[in-house]
Amino acid sequence: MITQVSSTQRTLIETAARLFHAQGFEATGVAQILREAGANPGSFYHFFPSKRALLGAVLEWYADHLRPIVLDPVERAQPDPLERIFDLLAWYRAGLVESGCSLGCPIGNLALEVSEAAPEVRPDIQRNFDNWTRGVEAWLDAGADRLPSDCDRRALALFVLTVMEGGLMQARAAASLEPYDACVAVIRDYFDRLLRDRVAEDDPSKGTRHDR
Amino acid sequence: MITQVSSTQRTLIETAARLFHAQGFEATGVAQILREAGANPGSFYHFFPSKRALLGAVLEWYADHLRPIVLDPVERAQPDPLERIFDLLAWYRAGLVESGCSLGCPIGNLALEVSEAAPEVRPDIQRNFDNWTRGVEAWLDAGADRLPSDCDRRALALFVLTVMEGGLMQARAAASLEPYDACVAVIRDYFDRLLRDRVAEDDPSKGTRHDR
DNA sequence: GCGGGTCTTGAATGATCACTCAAATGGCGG
DNA sequence: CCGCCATTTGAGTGATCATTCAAGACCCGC
Repeated sequence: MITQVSSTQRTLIETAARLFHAQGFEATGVAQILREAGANPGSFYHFFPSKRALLGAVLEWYADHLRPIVLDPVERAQPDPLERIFDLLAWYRAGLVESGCSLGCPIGNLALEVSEAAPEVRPDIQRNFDNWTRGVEAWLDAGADRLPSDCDRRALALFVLTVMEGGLMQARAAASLEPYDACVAVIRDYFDRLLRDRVAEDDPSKGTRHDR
Repeated sequence: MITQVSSTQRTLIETAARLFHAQGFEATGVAQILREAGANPGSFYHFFPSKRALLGAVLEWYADHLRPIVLDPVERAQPDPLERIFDLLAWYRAGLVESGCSLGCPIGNLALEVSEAAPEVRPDIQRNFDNWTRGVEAWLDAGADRLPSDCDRRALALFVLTVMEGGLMQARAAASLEPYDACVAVIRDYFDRLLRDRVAEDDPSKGTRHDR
């Protein structure tokens, strides 16, 4: 090697992130990570005390990159805060298309796999979900004047994440975009109804009933 | 042993189902299954050519038991077809409570874990989801006269499954029922709006606007 | 140009992995 | 009572698992 321009540690984290995403945590051996990262066991254990510690670093890496890689581009491309939600759903759809419906959300995959096997990283998973949810909730807050005034925006943000994760899961199981698209269409319909009811709320002559 | 009343094969499947659910497929060793099932490797490989074949049998077992264990009891307990959906969501919530938010849907867990690692069982996952979705869709059909007439009931059934799976995932990640409950509250609100709009559709004097 | 810390090398560790197989067992029809 | 076949037994297979460690390479201040 002439110059060591990129740190071995970073390469290990990014290689592991890719492999964990594609194969899962348990199914990925340390040897494979080392091979694909071009590192040796000694280097690995110089930086990380264990494979699980590497998983923690990977989850930290995701938490650090959610905003610059995902949220910021969506915000730059879409001025309408509520429409950003559907752009975000479209962003994950593109990942589904690119991988032939075989890759979902890396955090979601790990969330189900390691919640029992490696409970010490559960807080890292939670932090990733929290970042995501808070990003969406901020968009909902920015569009709050178009939503029903009694709308629970935190619950709605959790709901958007739920629909995305569940939709990705079903698309992978079906090896088809259809379930994902169907779910996005339904949540779009829900938002349409919310917006319509806010209009009626502001102008009662438009007349949607509110029973409670 | 005095009498061999239950078949070894069935015990292996049910033990594996339990362990796969709690720990995941990759994290569960054949040796552990054998230990907890009280069987020997020779017996195992007499019935199953491989660990993956056992996974296939487990998924078949789930497909066979969805109706008698889950759908039938809900249908017996709840006459209102639309309300059955929320009873079903409550049934999964009870599993979450019982396990301290650590166990989700066994099919969902496997769906994310094995879609890459064991693609040959993906159709079995899909069949489980299809059974579930068709059950819910049948309930929606039975309550179709209370839903908007242009309602896509298959998409809505997929959506219900999606919300459940995503809600379970988030509850496990947060180690709390709050995300699940929040998501159920939102989908309840959606159904309320659908029902209200059908009422307005049948009696236009109640006045919900329909823009398109 | 030398000492000292950071990082890399890669062979070696015991444990566990999924899996094999030959021999023993048990029940059942003839 | 025998022979047959499904099932069980459990020691043993090589491969791979995560991890260790002693030794060497590199870089930087002095």
